[in-house]
Parts: sequence; C-alpha cells; structure tokens
Amino acid sequence: MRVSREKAAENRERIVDAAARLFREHGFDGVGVDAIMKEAGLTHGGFYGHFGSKDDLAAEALTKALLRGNEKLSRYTDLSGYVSAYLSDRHCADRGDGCGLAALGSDAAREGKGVRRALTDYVTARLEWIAGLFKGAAASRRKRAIATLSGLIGALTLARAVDDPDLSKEILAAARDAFGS
Amino acid sequence: MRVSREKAAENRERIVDAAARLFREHGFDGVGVDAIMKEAGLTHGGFYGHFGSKDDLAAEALTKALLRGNEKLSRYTDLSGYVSAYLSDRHCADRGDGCGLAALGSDAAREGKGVRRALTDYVTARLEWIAGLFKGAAASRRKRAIATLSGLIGALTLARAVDDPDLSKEILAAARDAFGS
DNA sequence: TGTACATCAGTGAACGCGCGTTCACTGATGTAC
DNA sequence: TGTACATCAGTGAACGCGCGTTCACTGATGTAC
Repeated sequence: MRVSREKAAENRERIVDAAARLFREHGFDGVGVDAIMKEAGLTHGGFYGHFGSKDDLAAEALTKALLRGNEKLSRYTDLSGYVSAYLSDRHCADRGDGCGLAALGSDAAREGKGVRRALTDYVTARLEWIAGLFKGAAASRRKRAIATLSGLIGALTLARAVDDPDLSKEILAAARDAFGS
Repeated sequence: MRVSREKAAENRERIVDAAARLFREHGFDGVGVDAIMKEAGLTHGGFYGHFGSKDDLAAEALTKALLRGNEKLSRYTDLSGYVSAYLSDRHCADRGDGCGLAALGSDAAREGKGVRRALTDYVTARLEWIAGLFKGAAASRRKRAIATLSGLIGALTLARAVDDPDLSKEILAAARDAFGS
C-alpha cells in the first residue's frame, strides 16, 4: 500500500541506517537485502524503489556510518581523549556502531567504486582533523596524523580479530599509550 | 580415477596454496570451493575427500598464508628493513601473496573458531619476533612491538582501501618514517 | 615377478538453499475538478 | 470542501544463478597371493 512521501523518506533513512549497522557487523557479503529490509521493518520487494542496487546502498551506508563516527568524535578536542575513546573496550566490542574503517577496512579494498570513493573522502577529512590536534609544522602534523590513524585502525582491527580477551585488552592498552600522546 | 598417495598429498597442498592466495585476494566469502579447486587444477567434487568443510580449509589456508609471510620476513634482522619491506609499494599491490593480517584483518573477526585461533597464534608469535628487534626492557619492547604491528597493519589496510594512488603512497611513506625507527 | 582383486582419489551431475533482482498487484496518498 | 481518479510506496511470489555439499561412478593404484 502507498505511504506518505514523508513516511517514505523516513523509511529510506531507516534502510540506510540498518545497512550501516549490519554491514559493519557482518561485512558487505555477510548481509543480504532481505535482512536489511527486515531490520528496517519492511519487505525486500520495496528495496529497488529506493536504491539501484545493493552496491549503491553499500556506498551510501558506508558514507553514513563514517559520518556518524565523525559526529561522535567531534566532541574531542585533545588527542588523548580521542585515542582513549577510539581504543576503548566499548568501541572494540561494538562493531556495528563503531568506526567503519576498522570494521570494513580489508573488505573495502575489494569493493566497487562507490564504496572506495566514500572511504577515501572520509580518510582525507579525518586526517586533516587529526592533524589539527597536533602542534608544529604542517608537514610534521600531517605525518603524525597518518601514523596515528594507521595505529588506531590497526590496533582496533587486531584487538577484534584476536581470539584471546587478555591479548585483546593488552593490544588496546599498549596502543593507547603509544598513540595517545 | 585414482591417483598415487604422493600425488594426492601434493594435490591437497595445491588446494591449500590456491585457497591461501584467493582468500587473501577476494576474502573468505568472495571465493567459492569451485574456484579454489579449479585454481588447483581439480574439480570441485573431490574437495570433501581432503577437507571437512570450507571453514576447515579457511583456517588451514590462513595458517599457511601467515606462516609463508613469516618465512619471507625472517630474512630481516633490523626494524627499518622489515618495515620498509612491509610498507613497500610491492607489498601494497600484491594482496594475494602478502600479509594475511592486513588482507583479511576485518574479515577474520567475523569468522569461526579455527580461523581466529590461527590468527591469534600468529599474532602472538609475530609480536615476540618484533619485540626482539627492539632494545631495552622487555615490557617496553613488548609495547613498542604492539604499536609497530598495529601501525603496519593499519597503514597497509588504509593504503589498499583508499581510491587515490597519491594518498596511498603518502600513507605508506609516512608510516615507514614513523614506524621504521 | 605376475595376476586378480580391493581400494579409494578424483569426476561430474545433482541436491537444497539463499542470494540479488524483477514484477504484477494492492490500496492509501496525492491531485484535479 | 467534497468527490473521482491517477499515482506510486510497499507487498510477496517468482526468476535465474551460484553457493556448499552429497553421491554414484570411474579407473588407476595398492595389495594379497
């Protein structure tokens, strides 16, 4: 049955939100259109009224996941606060609502143009933001931003991949120390 | 038709090798049993004579991919040589024959017990090896090893995921500087 | 060493299943008068 | 403002396809004598 334009726009947003979470939790290949639509409270048939393909949704969902992460961290104005939050046990445990780079980093390299473009734009913006937390010459701040972002993503990826909770905690703690100052 | 025991063992090894490469290139979900067997020069029906399931092969293939990476880097005895090789343009371009942690890091967290166990054992061993490249107290060497491994994996993952070759090269260069000494 | 037979690695057709995508249909919404 | 009709967001069955897995079969290998 037809639905008001307002309600339809709201539904579209719910689909993107559901996808942003499910993709981060299970990977692009680990979640189907059916599961996404069900999560959004709809049936799968209506999907193609909103999106051209699953790939199109993937790009849009990743963009949204990354932007949402940005909003969260814009509260921080100092490096150690940001690093502590990024490498917290909470963020490590909550893949579905956390950083899209860490959740989908190695998947993204194998995805299509839309996904990689979204990721590239985000990395560019985030590097500039992190560089702003450092002092010193621009070139040096830029290099430190790259090293920091690399360290954060790598440490979170490792801590999540590893099977041993103690090792996981140790990785997070050591990385907080190394990159937080 | 039957094949000699020697030849059968050789075939099994070729299957694992093919899987190790294809999984790193396309992810665990991006490659089917059929493609792996074809790559090994066999037909898919014989697969279950060698392995209990695709998951079983995944764990074994990851183990082999990681061990092979270990052999390659055991040539290096100094940090900067190792880091330069790890963050080289060549390694960045050759996902199928490179580090399994960077190629499958965010996928592995979503995989089964066997895969995660294999990865954990490898991370443990590699951290000890990297710690041996540093000087100083054991606890400090351990922390530096964790920060270094995190930085390497994160930088390689980012450089591969990003859509812009210049940004990719810049990430590798900055990380070589930051983690190579 | 040679022969007869059992074994079993590999083949290829077939299975059930879930995937991404399409489509005829429904019925509430939006619009023209 | 009220009525009649066109629009179109969402539904659910259906599609072709490729997946992981199974199985009857083949024929060279391994073994018993």
